[in-house]
Amino acid sequence: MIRMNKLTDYGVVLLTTFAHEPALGISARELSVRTGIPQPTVVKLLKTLLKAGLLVSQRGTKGGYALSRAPEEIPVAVIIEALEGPLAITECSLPGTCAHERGCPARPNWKAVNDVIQDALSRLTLADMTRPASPGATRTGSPLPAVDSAPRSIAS
Amino acid sequence: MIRMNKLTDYGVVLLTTFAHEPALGISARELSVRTGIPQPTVVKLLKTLLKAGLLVSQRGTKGGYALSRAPEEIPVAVIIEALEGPLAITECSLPGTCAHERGCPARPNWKAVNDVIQDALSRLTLADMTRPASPGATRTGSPLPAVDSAPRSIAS
DNA sequence: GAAATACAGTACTGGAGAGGTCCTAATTGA
DNA sequence: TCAATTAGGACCTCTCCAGTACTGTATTTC
Repeated sequence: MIRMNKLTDYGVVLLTTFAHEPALGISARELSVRTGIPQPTVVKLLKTLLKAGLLVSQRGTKGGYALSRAPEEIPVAVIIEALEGPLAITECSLPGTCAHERGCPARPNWKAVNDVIQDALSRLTLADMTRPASPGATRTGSPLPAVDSAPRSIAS
Repeated sequence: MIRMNKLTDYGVVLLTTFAHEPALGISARELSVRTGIPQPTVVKLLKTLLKAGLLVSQRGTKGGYALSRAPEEIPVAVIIEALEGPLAITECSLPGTCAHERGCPARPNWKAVNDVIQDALSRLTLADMTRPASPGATRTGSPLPAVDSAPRSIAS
């Protein structure tokens, strides 16, 4: 499957928790309680997200974490890249990593697929992820094409 | 990263080799020679693709494998699903696999992202993957958005 | 019919990396 | 000063991918 790490999934869950709670200063322990994710894992994820600039932190007794920007300003693509590195469906996107480059005619089209995914994830924001159920309402209109009809106008 | 297995990448390379050579009966050994992929791995992949119905096989001295359908009839989504299982960007697409379902508001939107990817991969066919460089020409018009600035001569 | 060739199926192994833990500073409020 | 919390590592463990090996079955050729 094209799957992402469980940690990335957890990371999104954490960020959506922040998005629901705009107040500054949620501690790692409280996040663990709310999400059910083990605290050491929460701590690890928060450090990663902090380093990526998605969170701000406050040390000390009343310390904690909070979003560095509004949820509307954080694309899902940025979140995933922060947690997993560059978005790529296959490794041969980077030159030299594929031993079969010589006879591989599939490469440019893999890149095309990558771009579609990148585009979809760039237009979906954390705010969209926190909305309960309707995938239609987003800030820029309709960032995700209606799936039932052919969304062949994914302008980039 | 959102990445797929190396074996899936290999599988696509094998299938594109078939697509270039419509003649029936390419042996595993010959495929190994042509693609540079180790023969045992080739054999393993061919068995998987055969079981998925993407290939037909012929035993015996002059035996070998061939595509069961025309390359235009094989969506990339089917290939990937054959090699890796159901297309899903995260595991919680299947109910019961996520321990945090209760407090996870991100789920419906993950599904939306999944659908976009699924859709993109469903409209790209094996025939499209075999085309040398221009991602514009496809059988149903323009299934993938023009990656106009993309094919900057990755040929090696 | 026998031998050679190639597919069919299963089981096994090594290694990389994800997932998770632990420990020791540094910082802040009471 | 003490407790609570983040900062930043090093480290461990276990899963699963990737590759290998072996035995059996089918088909062609001589």
